[in-house]
Order: sequence, then structure tokens, then C-alpha cells
Amino acid sequence: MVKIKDVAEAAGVSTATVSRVLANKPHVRPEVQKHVMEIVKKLNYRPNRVAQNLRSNTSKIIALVVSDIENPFFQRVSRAVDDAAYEQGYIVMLCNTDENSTKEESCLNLLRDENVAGVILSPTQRTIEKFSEISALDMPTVIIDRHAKNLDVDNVLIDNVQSAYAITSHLIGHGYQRIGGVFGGDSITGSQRHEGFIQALKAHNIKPAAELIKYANPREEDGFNTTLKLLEMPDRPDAILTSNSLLAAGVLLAIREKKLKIPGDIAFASFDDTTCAQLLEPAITVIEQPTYEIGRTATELLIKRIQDPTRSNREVVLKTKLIIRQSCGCQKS
Amino acid sequence: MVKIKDVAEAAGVSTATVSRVLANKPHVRPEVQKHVMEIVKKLNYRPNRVAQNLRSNTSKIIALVVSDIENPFFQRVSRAVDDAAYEQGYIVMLCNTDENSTKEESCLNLLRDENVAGVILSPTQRTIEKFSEISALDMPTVIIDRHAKNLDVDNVLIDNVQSAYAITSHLIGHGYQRIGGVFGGDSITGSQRHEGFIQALKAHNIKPAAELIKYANPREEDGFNTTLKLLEMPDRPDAILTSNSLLAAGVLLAIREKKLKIPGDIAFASFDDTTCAQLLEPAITVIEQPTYEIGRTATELLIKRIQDPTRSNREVVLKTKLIIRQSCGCQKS
DNA sequence: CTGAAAGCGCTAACAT
DNA sequence: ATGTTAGCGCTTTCAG
Repeated sequence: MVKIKDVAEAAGVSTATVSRVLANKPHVRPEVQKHVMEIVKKLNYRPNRVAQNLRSNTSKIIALVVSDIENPFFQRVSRAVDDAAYEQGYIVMLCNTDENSTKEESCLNLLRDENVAGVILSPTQRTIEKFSEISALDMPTVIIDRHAKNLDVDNVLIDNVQSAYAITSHLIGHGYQRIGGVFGGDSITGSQRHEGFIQALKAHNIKPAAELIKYANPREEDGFNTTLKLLEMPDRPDAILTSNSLLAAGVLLAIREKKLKIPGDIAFASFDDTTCAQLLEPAITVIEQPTYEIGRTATELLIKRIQDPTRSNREVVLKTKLIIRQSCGCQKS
Repeated sequence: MVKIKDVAEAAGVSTATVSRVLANKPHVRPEVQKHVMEIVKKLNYRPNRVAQNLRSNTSKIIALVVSDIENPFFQRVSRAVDDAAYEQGYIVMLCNTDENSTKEESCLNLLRDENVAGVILSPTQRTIEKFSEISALDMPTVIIDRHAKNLDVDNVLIDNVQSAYAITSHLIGHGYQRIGGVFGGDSITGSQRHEGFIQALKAHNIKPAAELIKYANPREEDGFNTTLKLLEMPDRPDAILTSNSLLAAGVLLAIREKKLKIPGDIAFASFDDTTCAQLLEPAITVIEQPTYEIGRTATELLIKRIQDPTRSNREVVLKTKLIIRQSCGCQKS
């Protein structure tokens, strides 16, 4: 392992000079700079980032903390974060909280102990509520996916209420009146989508039926069980909306289990576009979130904040897209 | 930020003693140990891992380097790695190489610079070939998904040849004779599956037709384009096998584009089970890889190697499962 | 059993 | 423009 001292000696300069050259600092004669770089190359020297971090208190690691690593939404976000981080010389640490605030806290603590440069976080409800008390969060932070009310952080998200309103209105526009909703529990995202759903019903003079609205853990199995209950009601819904792709899979399985046909017997729409939503026949009408852009934007905001911690906070709201397919009885492909 | 010195002072002992207590080292009087722990708790002290790393040259970070972060296979592996690592107090760094050996090398170098404890790697072809020359890999390493020939590393994988043989035989058993194959290029995995495919054909006295065998980048789009060519042949295949789920999506899209029905017009089977494979009608016959177990096993092997670098290398071959569904003309669900 | 002191590899004042 | 030096926070000899 060649160290900066080796380079300094081989180049006949001090370690300070080598350090300056490597950091592209001013006050180094071009010839010295060139010479040092040659030695660096020749010796194949690479600075020890751990030592750099300890001394200068800067790191090139950013963390992405998500509530479910297996949710396609976060997978795509994660790809974007990875791409954007890599471009700027950062590498990314990935942590999964399973929507468990204890695990989340332990994870954030670990990250702080590692002195990561910053974190992109999709926080649990509890963390949002006690945000300022979480000591581990005294580092640059960008919150994604969840609305960070009036917290003093950067935030990138979509307009959940409006998006749910749009897709619900689409269902209503196709004649569905008894629309069931299966929303993700535990996070504010699910309740905002619920909110938009209700607003759309009311705007179209449909009285929301409490028994048609369910919260479920955002996993396939819970989506399945919940939907089964919905479908076994004496007056079952004529359409179902779900708030993410994991729940969607469960709903589709339940619909099949009950031998119902989409959209003939029951219509279906969901949040999150996936390959599967396109592949199915009928293909599924969805709200597409700009997942890649969310990840990229969050990463860029984070790196800007790392570089300038005094910068004012931003809330970036990205536009979603209603993709109309055949699962709501529409002809258009 | 409270440091070890603060704890030492508050406890009236030396930093060495505090360090010993925290590391559970022997030669500390139980009463001192207890007292120190109380102060630690009271002051809410957490050791700085960067300093620990620099001083003792140990890290609690492991890295997962995959060729495609968006491939459901690696996503599931990544969840398993995350779970297993977390249980043992490690956190994981995630890097994506896009099957690009330059990016891979740069990534491995960064990880080495960060002094990570070890790496779980799905290497590019080039890295396997020049394995011993890659200086960044002088750390504990476990190779997954790709066969690491006779390299001196731990390796966890499945039997690709045998799995491809099994699923191909299944197709043949259902009367298909002109079977097209779309395999992932760039990696040894694709060619091993190709090999098993060929072996199955030969074992059943079917002469492999070179024009029916294609290599494609493992992405939906390439799967689509490649399949289109296959389907436009004068004597098109009566069945298609693909070697991963991304290609599978492309194939399915192409089949639909050509308005062919599965399994009536053409049968289909693939590697990798996904939610989508179950959801589609007909559901897709697949080789299911034990993805979660692969990730877990790799992590456990890695941590064992970190703890004992002299340990002998192991190659763990995990069993796959042929899941028979309706896409090959089979009745069974 | 415990403390003092020497670094891990680097950067950043402070000199010159 | 460059070198000297003092640490970053911790672990680990080495003494006692």
C-alpha cells in the first residue's frame, strides 16, 4: 500500500505539496504539479479515503435509506441515485428499514458513525414527527417520497393528492361508481393518495363508502388478503384502485382467485408503472411516477447541500403521468 | 460529538480502558467495566467508525457490486445481503457496473480506497479472466452468479447448465422441436445456459439450429428486437427460451406484437421467477433461482472470510427449481 | 489490571 | 511556493 509519504519522497517534495497537487489546490508550480502527478501515476498511488475522511471530515459516501428495497419504485430510484452519485465521484450505501422506525434509527446511527456525507431518506412516519430530535440526522438530508411537512430539509416528491384525484376521476369517468381503494398503511404517502381518492369521489358527487376503503401493508400478500375481503362483500366494488405496485400484484391475484374479469367484471388501476403493468392483458392503467428523475434530483440536491450546507431548502414536486390502458374499460391502448 | 476522551475523563479512567470495555476485551475489572458502560450510555457516546477503521484497519462496510441494479434477480439478492449484513452489524454499499469492466474497476478501486471489509461481486467476463491482476481485489471477495472457474475465491452460484437442460427438456417433452433461445450476452451465465440448452436438444436427438440461437444484452429492448427477428423467420420457432426476466419481458412484447398466442402459437419459458411470471395468463414456466439464499449465503461466506482470511475457499452450488406453469402447453397450474 | 504514548494516512495551519 | 508540524479519534503496544 503506497502512501502519500512514499510519493513525497519519490518526488522530492513534502507530503503537503503532494496533497495540494491531488486536491488541485493553487500555489503549486506547474512543473512541480506535473512531476508529482507523474510519480503518482508511476507508483499507482491512491489516497486512503478513510484517512482523508478522518482528517478533513469529508466523505464521498452518500446513503440511500428506503422503506422497502423490494418495491420497484425504490429500485428504480436507487438506480438513479447510483448513476448520479457515480458521476460525481460518490458511492452509495443502501439501507432498508422495512418501515420500522427502530431499524431506521439504528441504520441512521450507523451511517452517522461512518461519517457519510449525507443521506437520501424515505422516512417512517415516526421519524417525520420527531425529525428534529433524531440526532443522527444532523447531516445533509434529502427526504424523498414522503411529504416532509414544514421540516427544514430538502424534499423531492410528487403530488399524491392530485395524482390520486386524476386516476380516480378517470375511473369515475368510465362509469365506475363503487370504487374500492387499497392504500399502503404506515406512510403518509398512502393517506395522501387516499385523500385524493376521496376528493375525486366527492367532486363527482359520489359518497365515499368507508367499507370500500382499506389500508394494507404494502406487500403482495396483504394486498391479496385485503382484496379478498373487498370482493366477498355482498355489494362488492366495481373497480379497485391501489396505491402501489406491490399491492397491485396482490389485488390482481385476488381478482383472479375470484374468477373475475378485468375490466368486464371489475376495473382496476394503480400507482406505479412496471413492466408487468404493460405486459398484462388487459394492460393496467397507472399513475407513472418519475422514479428515475426523483432519484437523480434527490442526489443532485444532496450533493449541492453537502457542498453548501447553508443553502436554502427546496421542495421539488415532480409531475406524474396518468397512463391509460385497458384495465378501466378504455379502448385506447 | 462526544469522543472517547470525554468518556474517559467522565469515568475517571484512560481512553485505553474505555476502548477495552467497548471492544469487550479481557483484563478489565467488572466494576470498572460497568461504570464505563454507564458513562457511555449517559453521554450517548458512539465510537467514530472512521477513526476505528483508520487505526485498526477494520471496517463494518461490505460492498455488493452487481452488473445490473435493475435486474430483479440482483434486487432480490440485494435484499438478502442487506438483511444478512445488518444482522451482523455491517452495512452495505451498492454499486452498479452495467456489465462495463471499466466502470467495475473504477468502482472496485473506490471501494478499496474506502477500505471496505469485503465485496460480493458479480464480475464482468474480463474481471474473471484477469482476476489476479486486479489489485483492487486484494480484499475478501465472494463471487456470485458467475462461475469463477478455478479462481482462488469463494463462489456461490447455481448449476446453469443443468437448469437450462431441465427447462429445455421440459419444452421438448411437450412436443416442441424448433426451440429458439435468447441468451444474455457478455456474461458466462448466458453461455452456460446456452450450453445446457444445446445439451438437452442433442440428448433428445434434435439438431440445434444456429439461426434459432441469439445472444442479446440482458435488457427488455434487446430481447424485443432479437425476438422480432426470430419471429420473422420463414420457419419461425415453435417455442422460445430466455435466460433472464428482462429478456423475457422483451420476448413477450415481441410475441404480442406479432399477435401470437402462448402457448397455442408459440410456447415460452424463461429463467427467473417474478411476480409478473405468475400474474400473466398464461403464467410462465420458469427456472426459479434461490435468489434470497444466494445473497444470504454470499454474505455469510464473506463475513466468515473477513473474520478468517486464511479459511479455505468454497464453491456453493444452490439448487434451482423448475416451476411448471401454462406457457408451455402444460395443463398443470 | 490500567495508563501513557505512539501512531493509522492524511490535511491544514502556520512558518519560511 | 513549499515545508514543518500538529492533530482528526481511535487502538494498541509497552510499561508499570
